[in-house]
Amino acid sequence: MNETNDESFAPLNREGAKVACSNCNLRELCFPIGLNDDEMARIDQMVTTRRKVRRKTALFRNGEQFHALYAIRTGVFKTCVTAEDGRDQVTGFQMAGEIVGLDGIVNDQHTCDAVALEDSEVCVLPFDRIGELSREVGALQHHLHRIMSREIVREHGVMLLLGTMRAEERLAAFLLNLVQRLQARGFSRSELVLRMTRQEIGSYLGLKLETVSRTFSRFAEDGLIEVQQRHVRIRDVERLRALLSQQPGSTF
Amino acid sequence: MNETNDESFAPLNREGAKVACSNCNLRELCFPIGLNDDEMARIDQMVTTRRKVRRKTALFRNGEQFHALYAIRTGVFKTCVTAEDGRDQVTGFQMAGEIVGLDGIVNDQHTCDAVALEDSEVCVLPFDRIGELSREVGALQHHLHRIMSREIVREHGVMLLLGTMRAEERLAAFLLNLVQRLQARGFSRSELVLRMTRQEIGSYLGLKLETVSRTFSRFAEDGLIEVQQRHVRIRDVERLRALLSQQPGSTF
DNA sequence: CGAAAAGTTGATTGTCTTCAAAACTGGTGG
DNA sequence: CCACCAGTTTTGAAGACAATCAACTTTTCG
Repeated sequence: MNETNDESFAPLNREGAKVACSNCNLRELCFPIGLNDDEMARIDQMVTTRRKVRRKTALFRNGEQFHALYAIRTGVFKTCVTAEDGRDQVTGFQMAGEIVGLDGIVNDQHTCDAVALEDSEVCVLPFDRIGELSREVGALQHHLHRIMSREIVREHGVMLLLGTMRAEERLAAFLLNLVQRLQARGFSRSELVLRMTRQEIGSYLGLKLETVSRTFSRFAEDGLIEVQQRHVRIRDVERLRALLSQQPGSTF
Repeated sequence: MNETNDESFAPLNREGAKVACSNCNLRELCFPIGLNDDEMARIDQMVTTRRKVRRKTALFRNGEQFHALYAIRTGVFKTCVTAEDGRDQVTGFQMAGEIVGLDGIVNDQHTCDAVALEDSEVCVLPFDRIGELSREVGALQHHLHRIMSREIVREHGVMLLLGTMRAEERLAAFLLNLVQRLQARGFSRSELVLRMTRQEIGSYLGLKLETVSRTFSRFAEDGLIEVQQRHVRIRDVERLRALLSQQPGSTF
């Protein structure tokens, strides 16, 4: 997009623009609120570098050494795990203000790939610095714990989806989750542009791409949404929500 | 089992036996290794209470206030989440040395139920004490991060299972994971007693209980395992493992 | 512009679910 | 001790949903 000479392999930040969390409009998403000036300054000091990631390139890959978490500034990522036999599963789609890389902590090694779905930019949060700083700033410590806990809870939700829902319910849940997060970032609550393919949506939802496509078409026929490729407009949120609260076998 | 007057509502520890992590044979599982005496003593001080949980009763439930993590000393638990419409999903089975309660951190409120599958006992780890102590003991801080990260990675594996595997593969993965964890605790690597029902296994694996039962029977017919109710004996680990590395459509 | 990638749609197949009945288990009380 | 009951498990037959296979269209991008 607005990229000039971008070398996606040279991670470190250029661009004279100050890397400062204190000025960042995403700071409510990345960091705890109510920090004093001193604490904020120390966080600014921790986050010294940014990194641009081109569409379809990886921020990190399975097997790579872990040394930092990443806060997404702009763009969208997918994370996906791969089994020995090659099948893979998209474990999430992440957008501005969200943190990726938590999987790498346990063994100092990433266990999934994080791939940009559009040209993106992240803030690099060196993990040893986070450790040091959170020992001194209690609010940061707790915030880190909350971020990890939130990820665990999110994954519980995905497990519920994968374990109990039918195709229509899965796609409805997916769309509703997506617009909800977009709305929280100031975008429309009814219109969205999907940054991922049918295949990727299917992988996330445990469905084949044909099923995703068919389900989109059915939703459109039923007047729930309008679909034109990756542009989706939600026409009836209520009925979309209603799809979620229906048991498979319930007849009332 | 060896329970006398047990009131499962009165959580706090009785039993004169000292609650001391420094003596606990699970300490390699719960806590980082290589702590000095002083650090170990402080951890002992943090873990002052134990709690017995009777079979089929909850350690905590969705919606309850969060204030502690729990390290399982003896017994087995299941954790499960429930959707608004009532369906639920078992998100994991936990055994000695494993930690439950991480879901509660993000909103100071538990978001799932933890239910004992047999009479069990846990160590209560008050979360504010963990926070304080991990600010002073770096190894503890890192250990906590690793535990949370490990849970995230484990859930990635479950998502892969739910999203991509067929019934036989799911059950094979489940059994292999179970014996592996039991073996790490000194039990047989071929014989195990399931503490959960077919229904609960099915909920965890995204299958109906009939499918679980049928798949057990098929494994038995094929000579992979012997099944008698909840007693399972693994007769051919290799072929069981081989089930996992087969793509659905692969013909070689 | 042309090739490759992504998406749609139809027909058919396969796997798991649903519904149903029967057998087994473990605990309770007569 | 045995009968009984609820909960659990097994097994069969039929049905539903998503996967697969295939053809075709549309879009994207070098």
